[in-house]
Amino acid sequence: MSEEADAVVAGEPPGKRVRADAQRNTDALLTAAAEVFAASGVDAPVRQITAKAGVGAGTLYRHFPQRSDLIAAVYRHEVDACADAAPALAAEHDPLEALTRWLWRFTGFIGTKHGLSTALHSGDPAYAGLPAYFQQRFVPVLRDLLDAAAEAGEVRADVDPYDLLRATANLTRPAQDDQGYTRRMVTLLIDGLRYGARK
Amino acid sequence: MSEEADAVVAGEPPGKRVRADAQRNTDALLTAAAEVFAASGVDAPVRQITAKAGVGAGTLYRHFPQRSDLIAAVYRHEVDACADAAPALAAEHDPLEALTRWLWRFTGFIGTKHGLSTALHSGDPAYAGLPAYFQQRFVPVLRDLLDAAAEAGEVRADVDPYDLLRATANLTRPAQDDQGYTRRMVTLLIDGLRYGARK
DNA sequence: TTGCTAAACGGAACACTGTTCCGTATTGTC
DNA sequence: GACAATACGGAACAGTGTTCCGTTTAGCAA
Repeated sequence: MSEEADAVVAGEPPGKRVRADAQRNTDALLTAAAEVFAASGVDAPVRQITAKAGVGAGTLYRHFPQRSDLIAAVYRHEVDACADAAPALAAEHDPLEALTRWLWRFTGFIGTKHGLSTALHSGDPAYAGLPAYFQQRFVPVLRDLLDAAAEAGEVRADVDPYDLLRATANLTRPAQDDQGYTRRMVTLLIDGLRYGARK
Repeated sequence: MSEEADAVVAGEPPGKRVRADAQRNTDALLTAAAEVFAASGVDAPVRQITAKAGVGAGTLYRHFPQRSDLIAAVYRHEVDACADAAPALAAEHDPLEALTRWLWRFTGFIGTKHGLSTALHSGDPAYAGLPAYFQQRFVPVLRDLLDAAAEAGEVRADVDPYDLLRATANLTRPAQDDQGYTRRMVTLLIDGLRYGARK
């Protein structure tokens, strides 16, 4: 799900192959937009994005007719990247460490979302499915991490993944520019989880 | 406090009299901006405001060098208007009715604040004093209304005005375009206040 | 390999912003 | 009524988002 290019409308059954240059440019735009959004927020000038992607304005508008399409695509892309990081962490570290590291990773994701929450509430239909997507991708991932840690006796077993997700996101918002603070708070949260574990 | 024009920086002890035309234009701009902001949000085009005020762009920028100055001035103006409405209501109606009507009036104030809350969190120093001003003007007003209603035995006496203010504002936000909903909810809130009153 | 066509490209051009500047008009005073 | 000082308005500038179309390229077939 996280692989393959995000097509404009994300679904064209007729086997029309996507041209290689089109694919390349879509990717370049997504990457460039992600960087620019992180640095300057989602209201950053379009030309800044096209310049960084080495692409003309026309190209951007062909792939993403509305600005909101680009934003939504970038968001999906980053949700995927963050969610997909979990299995690797779970394989490399013991359950508690994997959980901790993934939550840190998640705070990084949230921290780059300047102005996105505002855009999300703008009523633009392009964003309609985004919160659901967010939940749909992250909740199972976090549930797995939590279950593994609980099974290892590292944390309590009665924590709802969605609650923890929201709590972490809220913890991060006021201090998106202070890594240290966020880490301390997330660590505290995890210490809270450990309280009452059987180990 | 609600009278007299909001000077640019709101305080020039040296008795430099303000020219009558300047005063007139400042007022016209404030009125026009309030209408435009209510209709199109605080990001509405400047020319729309100057046109409605029958004024040139230069005039706007002389009185309000930063856009945020205009927004802040409009906001103060409306806070004043809303707060000043209370004494009249208290004189015309019995305490409970006055309280109810003023809260409705207050929801009207909140409902027109499209995008203002976003602007407020932008970190612009021009907005720094606004939340405090909000509280400073509204809390005493609401406290008086509550006290009067409590003294008449219409509502409980243990409600914090600031809490009620926040609750009402939060109640209103999700349905700024549905008068009916907001009124029902505010009425419910007031019924809650009445519960346990001595009458 | 070469030729051909549909697809995609890029950037100039357009429309619409916020903001500045300055010649002109108005106000208040002597 | 004359004259500074002040304020006015709108043209001009700079920086956006978006469209358009002549040019280039990828992919395919001979």
